[in-house]
Amino acid sequence: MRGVTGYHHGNLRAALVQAAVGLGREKGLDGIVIREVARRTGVSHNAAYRHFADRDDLLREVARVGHDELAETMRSRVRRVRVKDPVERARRRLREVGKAYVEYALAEPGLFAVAFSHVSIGDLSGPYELLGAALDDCVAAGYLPESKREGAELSCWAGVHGFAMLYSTGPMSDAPRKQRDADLERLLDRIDEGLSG
Amino acid sequence: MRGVTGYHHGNLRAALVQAAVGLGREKGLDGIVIREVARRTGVSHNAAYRHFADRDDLLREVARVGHDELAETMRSRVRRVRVKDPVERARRRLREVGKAYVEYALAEPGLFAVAFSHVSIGDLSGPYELLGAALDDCVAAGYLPESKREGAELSCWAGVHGFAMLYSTGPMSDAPRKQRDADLERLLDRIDEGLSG
DNA sequence: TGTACATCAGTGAACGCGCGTTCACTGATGTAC
DNA sequence: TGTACATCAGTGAACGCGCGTTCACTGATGTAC
Repeated sequence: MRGVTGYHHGNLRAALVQAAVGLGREKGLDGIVIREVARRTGVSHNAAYRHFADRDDLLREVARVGHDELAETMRSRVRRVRVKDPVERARRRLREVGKAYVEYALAEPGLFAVAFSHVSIGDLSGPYELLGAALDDCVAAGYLPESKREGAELSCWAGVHGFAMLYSTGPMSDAPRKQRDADLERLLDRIDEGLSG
Repeated sequence: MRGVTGYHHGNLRAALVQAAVGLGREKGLDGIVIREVARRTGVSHNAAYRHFADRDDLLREVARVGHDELAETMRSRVRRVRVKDPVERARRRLREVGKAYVEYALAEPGLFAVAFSHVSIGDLSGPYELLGAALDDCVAAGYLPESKREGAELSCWAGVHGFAMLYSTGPMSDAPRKQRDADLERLLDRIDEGLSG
């Protein structure tokens, strides 16, 4: 990486994405506007068009950062589970995948929203596959019956996604933290019970 | 209601809300802009300020329409369930509440989004109480144990809300209808199983 | 080693758009006398 | 019954804002000779 001053920036594309991500964190999807991104990068607003076809193109890059951060939050929580019993371990790991999802959505509501706008399932391969792997482990451990494995991603995903929406920007957003945590534990209990044979 | 032509409209407030609702259905939250609402009502754009303090004020009115339609969709589906056995009836009715929620969100994604923006739990009393009543019936019928009744609204709500978001505007929005229906049935199965003793 | 030149990353000005909101105003209505 | 007047629902023009995108341009860089 070259110097950051002078006529040629040296790494403008990356710098623009970084600024856009910052705006996303602070103001969400609508807050990511090319002109402000350029302003924060200290560059004229049309310089961005050397690196991105249009605003949507930049947005896609920001979304990717969101997907990566979400996946990393999941991995980090799953990694922490160290339980001997295979059944308990599989259940706990699945639970932590769910907690990570909600944790990230609540910690980064703006980026989370970007990560889920104009995005199809294929763009979410990281997080989706982590969830799939956790479910596979539940099957391998004998907790989740094969017959319920198909489409199990979606029931789990729907639950935590809905929870995240309701409590981050939605109608439950001013519930006290304590209640929110209790509600999440209950939701994860129900999901866990719904999966068992 | 007086004539709709001439200098004095006669029922402008209602007409503006109606136009705003129409815009909401077609273009969602961001599509509801005062100037277009006025245009569609055939009135100058500042006439709206005789009836609404500002855009947010109008939006609140549109949200109310969304809540009412959602509640009515639920009531209509619940009413149709006529089963003798109290346990089966309670379970089926809860299931229909969930289906109605998803049905409405998918049929009216724009209004649904408005209904859930800048809104707190208190504004959703209609739909929320219908869900609560369905859960109460499950307890009365002996299907849902008392010990799981507390906060049960939220696990159910999270599930169907998440499903609705993923499949209406979210990353699952181009899943074929058939798969979507199957996924919804599976989700409702898991919720049902999660509630049972 | 020196230099002409191609390349392309940046700039500055401008276009066209549409919004929310406010201002001073005018037209229609109904009512007190 | 007739009319002056208060009331308030509408109008039209304007302000200020900020955006995405395009245009013709200039500055820096590296490389072929």
